[in-house]
Amino acid sequence: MMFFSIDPNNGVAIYEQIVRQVKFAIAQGTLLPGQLLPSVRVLSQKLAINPNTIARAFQQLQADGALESLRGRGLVVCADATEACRTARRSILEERLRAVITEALHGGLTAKEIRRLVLSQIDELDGAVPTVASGDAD
Amino acid sequence: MMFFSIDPNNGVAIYEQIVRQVKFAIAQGTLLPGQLLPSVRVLSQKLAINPNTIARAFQQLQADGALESLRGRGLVVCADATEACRTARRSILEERLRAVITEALHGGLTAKEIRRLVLSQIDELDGAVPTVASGDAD
Amino acid sequence: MMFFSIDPNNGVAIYEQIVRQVKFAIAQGTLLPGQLLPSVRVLSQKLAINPNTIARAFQQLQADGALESLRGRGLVVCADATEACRTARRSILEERLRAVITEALHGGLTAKEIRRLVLSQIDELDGAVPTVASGDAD
Amino acid sequence: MMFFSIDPNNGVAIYEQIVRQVKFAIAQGTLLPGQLLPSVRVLSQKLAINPNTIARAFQQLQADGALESLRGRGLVVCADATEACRTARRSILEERLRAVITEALHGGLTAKEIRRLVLSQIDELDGAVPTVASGDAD
DNA sequence: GTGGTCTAGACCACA
DNA sequence: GTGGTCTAGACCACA
Repeated sequence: MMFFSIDPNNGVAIYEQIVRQVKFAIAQGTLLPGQLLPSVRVLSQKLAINPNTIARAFQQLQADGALESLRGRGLVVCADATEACRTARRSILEERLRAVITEALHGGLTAKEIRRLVLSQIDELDGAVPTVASGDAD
Repeated sequence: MMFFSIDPNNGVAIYEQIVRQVKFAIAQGTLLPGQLLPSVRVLSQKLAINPNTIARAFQQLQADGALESLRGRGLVVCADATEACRTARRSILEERLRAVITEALHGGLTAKEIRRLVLSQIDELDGAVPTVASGDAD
Repeated sequence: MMFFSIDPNNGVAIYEQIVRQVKFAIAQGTLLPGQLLPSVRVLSQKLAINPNTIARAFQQLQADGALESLRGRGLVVCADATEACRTARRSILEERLRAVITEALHGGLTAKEIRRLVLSQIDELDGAVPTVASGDAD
Repeated sequence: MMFFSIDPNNGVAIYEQIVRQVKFAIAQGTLLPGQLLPSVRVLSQKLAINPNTIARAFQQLQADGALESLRGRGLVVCADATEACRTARRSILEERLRAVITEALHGGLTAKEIRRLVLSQIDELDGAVPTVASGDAD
């Protein structure tokens, strides 16, 4: 199973966090083309999040071409999703980074100060966060 | 005049964007203690944002001890706001950076890849963004 | 249900009256930690006050650490709010009493006269005012 | 000259504080019938308050029958004002006391607790506040 | 002119 | 259903 971590208070809407994390899981191969996703009900219970919210994320993922519905069976990763999600992942991260860095520069920090801040954050977080989620039970 | 750039669709509430940008301006000395802020009405017109939204940001800034009200005259930067806003700025940026980096690590990027991404973004953006707003239009 | 009495013309802002009365209710245990508050819409209708005004009071109460939001469900009393609200209640009342007594002394009344006035008012009002609101209508 | 103490943040409007304090001064004989009040300009400067606000208080005092205008000379205390202001003073104070005590009872304090609170406040404030203002220069 | 408060009504994410 | 945010427009005290 994939690895989800939802933070209800980080500004990003919950359904959007799910969308991104599914795309990221596809991008890194944790979810492979053709693979069946856990049902709305199961995921809802697992994440302690309302099923409507999960369903909305899944709709978005279908609209984005990452998932497709197999009638009666559920949602599977699209055949060509891996590459697309890699691209999506990169642009999502770039956009967010750009926003923070812009805000920092705009707020009077120098490039040097920002670099220092970022590098110390990366060091701090790397190792603390599992980089690949591998078969974490269901 | 101060430098504001509001994006109504970036997920952060407009009033919150204003709060942050005012704090950042105080942190970097663009707004000095005792200095009068542009009035709610003026700012409202300039940013094309409803006066109530501006007022809400200003109330928040008063609650946070960054601004104080001079009856009938307007709002001024508190005497001791500069240092507090520097601290606030740092923790706001750290928190946002932490979120993005965590998301990236979680999404399967290595610390090295993230580092590369960040450094290239900084290089790209630095120079393009004015670090101090000095008499920018109007 | 809690007991509210709002007077739109008593000088104190409506939202501030709500803030105080909620804190008082928490202080005296009419509202217990974890308990769900009546919704903005319900309270708005009950008190014949605009929902935004209620919402503003609730936001203030959250900022003050008395309430916290359960997404999509409503607002509940914080676990540690009771004691804090007791303290808040005392200082609110002390401040108001101080103001009246100062005004009275300033206006030429002696301490003795004020004492007499206060004691007779207390006697008069005590008994007329329910000290604990228990299931009052609706 | 009479003794004024204005607190811009005590909830009562400034002009209303002035109205009350003039009435109180008349009630206690600090201002006698026929006596000329300081001009708007003088008072404005003395209290560091905008002349409009003073003027508004004086209008109110005329409407209430406490002051009358002597064309070309200024405002004087009405002949029959002393007694009326005594009555007004008592009812103003009673009303404010009633409000605080009601709020306290409503908030779950017992009559006994309130009595204790009030008496300690009176003791604390009596002596600290000049009860009669006597010729405090111009 | 200034900010502070209130109403009325809309749209959004979430349960 | 829940709260959170935003717009539009009114009235008030004060300078």
